[in-house]
Amino acid sequence: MPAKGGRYHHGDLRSALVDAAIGVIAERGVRDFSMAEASRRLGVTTAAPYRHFADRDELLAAVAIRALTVFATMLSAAADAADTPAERLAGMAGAYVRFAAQQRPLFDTLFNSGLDKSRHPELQRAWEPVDALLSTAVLEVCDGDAVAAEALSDAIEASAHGYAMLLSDGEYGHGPDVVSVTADRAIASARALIAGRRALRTPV
Amino acid sequence: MPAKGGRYHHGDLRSALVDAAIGVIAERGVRDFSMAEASRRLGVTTAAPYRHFADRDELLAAVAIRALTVFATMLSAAADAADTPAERLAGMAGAYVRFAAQQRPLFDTLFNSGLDKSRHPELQRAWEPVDALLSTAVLEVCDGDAVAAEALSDAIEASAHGYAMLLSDGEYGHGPDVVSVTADRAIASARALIAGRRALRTPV
DNA sequence: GTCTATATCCCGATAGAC
DNA sequence: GTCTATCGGGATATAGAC
Repeated sequence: MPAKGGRYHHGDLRSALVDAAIGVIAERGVRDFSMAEASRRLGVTTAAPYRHFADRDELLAAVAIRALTVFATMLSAAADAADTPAERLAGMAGAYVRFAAQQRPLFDTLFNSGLDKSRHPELQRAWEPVDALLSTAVLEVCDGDAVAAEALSDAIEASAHGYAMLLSDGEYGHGPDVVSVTADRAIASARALIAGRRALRTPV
Repeated sequence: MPAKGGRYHHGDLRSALVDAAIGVIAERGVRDFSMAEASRRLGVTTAAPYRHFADRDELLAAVAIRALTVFATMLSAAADAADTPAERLAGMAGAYVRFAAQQRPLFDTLFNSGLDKSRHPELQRAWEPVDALLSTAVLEVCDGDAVAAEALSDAIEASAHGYAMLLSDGEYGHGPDVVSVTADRAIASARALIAGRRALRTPV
């Protein structure tokens, strides 16, 4: 990081821009993120970013890619902390919610930026580790039944995503323990979905 | 509705603006909605809307209020079509998803506009019918246990919301039957959540 | 690889005439 | 209640100098 009058000589402006973008998103939200503001924070011209990113969306995609490495790390840690397949899934649901709360700008970039995944192949590839974590965990629970696994995977993902979104939207308020309460509820819901599906024998 | 060169003389510009706004949102998304564009579509000046709405957010809030009447109608119809409390809840989960798919601009205005509910008391009041539908249905299932009811209510809402958001984001693709499949999955998840909670006796 | 400068565009909101 | 006109602000993106 350069001092006041400092310049970026090497390729580190690229990664500095990603950092700055995260800061801007944290303070103004993804939808109000702008290249110009990110540039201003680094003390470079609004033209500088265009040497490293074709346009605004490409910078956002770079932020999203960084977000996915953090997301995957949190999910993976939660999975490792449990010892049964079902508890691994439940733990990941909790981690999903905590990620949304603790890494709000990253979560928003992933899910509220309006980024078109299909237009950014690198971003699409960056999802693979996350997808893999979830699908292997769910396959264990379903004993290899791929059809049931997909439905259960979607169910737990949707539940965790819903809790995360509503929490992030302030629907549950902003108290000090809202995050852990919501994470616990996501965990409980994951358990209930697993148990409930067994009880109902509902493959869909 | 006026003819080409027509003017709005009465108070009907207000409701015409709401209609136009929905059109703009449908085509450009909530985040790219602008007063100016809505005005243009009606053939009025960009200054005209400010006689009826203090600012952009107030127009969006008016759209949100209209959205809630449609939302409540769909939820209510789904609830009436079922005959057990549990099935009423499941049906509402399905309606939640169908609302997101069939009324995309309205759904986006409610959940992706960045509108601050607490700043618009009328909007807050407009939520009450929807909240009432959900909470009475869930209380029936929980036999009056208010604590369990709140947790179950949040669980089903989060699940339906997650399905709706991910569907709306194109996460499930855009085939012709994606909507009904996703709605069915939301219904199945609601059933599983109810059954699973009973099996696990998880009040949280 | 960054800077200066600029072209272009769009938006929100207001003032005052009619 | 709408119009004309306009102020002020911010954004994306490009051209050319260094």
